[in-house]
Amino acid sequence: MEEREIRLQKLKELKEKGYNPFEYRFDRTHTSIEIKKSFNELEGKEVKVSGRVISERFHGKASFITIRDFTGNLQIYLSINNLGEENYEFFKKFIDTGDFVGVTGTVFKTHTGEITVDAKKLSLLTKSLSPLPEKYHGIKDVEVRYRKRYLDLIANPDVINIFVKRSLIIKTIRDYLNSLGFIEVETPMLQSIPGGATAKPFITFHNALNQNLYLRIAPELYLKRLIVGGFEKVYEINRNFRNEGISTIHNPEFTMLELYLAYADYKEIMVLTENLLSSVVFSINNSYVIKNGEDEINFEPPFKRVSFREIFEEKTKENFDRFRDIGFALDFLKKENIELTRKPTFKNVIDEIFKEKVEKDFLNPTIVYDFPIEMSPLAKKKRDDEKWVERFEIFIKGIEIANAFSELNDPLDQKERFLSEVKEKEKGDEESHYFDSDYIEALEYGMPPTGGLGIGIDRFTMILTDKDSIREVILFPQLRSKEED
RNA sequence: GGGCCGUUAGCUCAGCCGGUAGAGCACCGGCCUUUUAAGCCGGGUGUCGCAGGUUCGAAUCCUGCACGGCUCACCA
Repeated sequence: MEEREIRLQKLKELKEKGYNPFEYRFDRTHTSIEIKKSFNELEGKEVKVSGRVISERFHGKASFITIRDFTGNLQIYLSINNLGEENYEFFKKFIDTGDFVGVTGTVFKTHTGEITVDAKKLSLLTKSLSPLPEKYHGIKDVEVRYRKRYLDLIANPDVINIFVKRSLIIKTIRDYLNSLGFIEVETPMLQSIPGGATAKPFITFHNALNQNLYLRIAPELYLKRLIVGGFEKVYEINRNFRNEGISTIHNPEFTMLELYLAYADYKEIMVLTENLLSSVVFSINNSYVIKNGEDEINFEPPFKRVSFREIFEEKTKENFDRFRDIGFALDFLKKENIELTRKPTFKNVIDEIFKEKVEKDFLNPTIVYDFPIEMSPLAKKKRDDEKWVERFEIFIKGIEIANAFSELNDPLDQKERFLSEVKEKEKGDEESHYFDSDYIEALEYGMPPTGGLGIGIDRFTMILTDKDSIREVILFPQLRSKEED
């Protein structure tokens, strides 16, 4: 007989005997960790604890079981003397690993020194019908781990810590920004024009409105509308959706922090960003230096700063302006064995070379500032050079973590940039920015000078939890659906 | 989308120069009142990812497909 059927049989018998295998509540007095931390005060006292039975060790007329609650494991001692014959037989007959139980008993320490609850009463709170994964090796099959994250969490307790840490990271960011007077807002996920980034959107349809809507690729244009409306410090931490490839650093839905600060330029945002990142790291990690694989990453501010042009020329050993000659640029690609699958435009070539020759080398947080205007349709031109914009990105361990700029607030300039993006789109560049006339209109009412910032929360969490795949820091990462039988 | 690798019991895995499936844990039965990957005795519970092909015979060889991982491409 299959294990599940055996348990179904027990379930039936329990019901016949008048027990409820799916109880309504249990009033526990302590969690596992509280029992252990307060052992000195609790020794000999009666407590009520509850949790999932994760292992059982039978010794005839006495047994040990280990239960687990969210705070950790706790050993329970069950002896026929203290539990009574009836309750002990009930335990032996009906309690399986995986079940949730409530225990009343006194706290003591075993011969081997383990803090344990000596049970006077044990009751079943929830019957588990499916057997637990193996207790020693856990679940290693990553497909099962992601599809059935609940099993991963049960079998691999360390996984809980990743997500507790993720929660703490986000909380710390919120606390930091709130303390500076930032207001958290929520802007539309469903947008009629997907803007604020260059990416392919998901398209959906609203029946009542009888129109297409797009899942947002960024909240940027809405947050800047709020700056027009009078907000001076706003942020949003929420999901973006991009209909693009999946990889160890890309999930179709991912979490982004975007913030906007009125009257600031990108230099001020630079300082804000390095203070934010480094103080989050310090408060989570108790040190600016974190271990990451074989490497150590040092978040102590100030971060290294290097201009796009400077690092580009250093790595390519060529004058940047020569790449404006597309012939030269393509020769360079050929010489360096870099494949370009996109259209051979200045923007794409530069982007490709940056990715191949520059980006991958950064380990410690590095600020790359002043980008070519062609790559940045929403950023303000440099005050002394129209070919460049006031924008910076922060790279950590070869991964882009942050992107920021002095926000373009000249509606006429913004209109021109949109128009040139539209031209690219008409030429077949699917990732070009959409034209958003309502946003232009908003800018025409006047947006004060503003600095903006985006931080990829998942990627930042990867760095802080020492994980190489974004799927390890997203509870339910996107996988292809499996045909159900 | 390309390349490489993987998919066998509930879990972790072995078996793969073709001969009809195995271990540990889990589970079931028995013994055991301080164990903790408890122990001792007994028990194998399976659509070998799916579909074809080759063969007397396929978990094993071949082809296709599905799902996953890594990687390249794409892309914040």
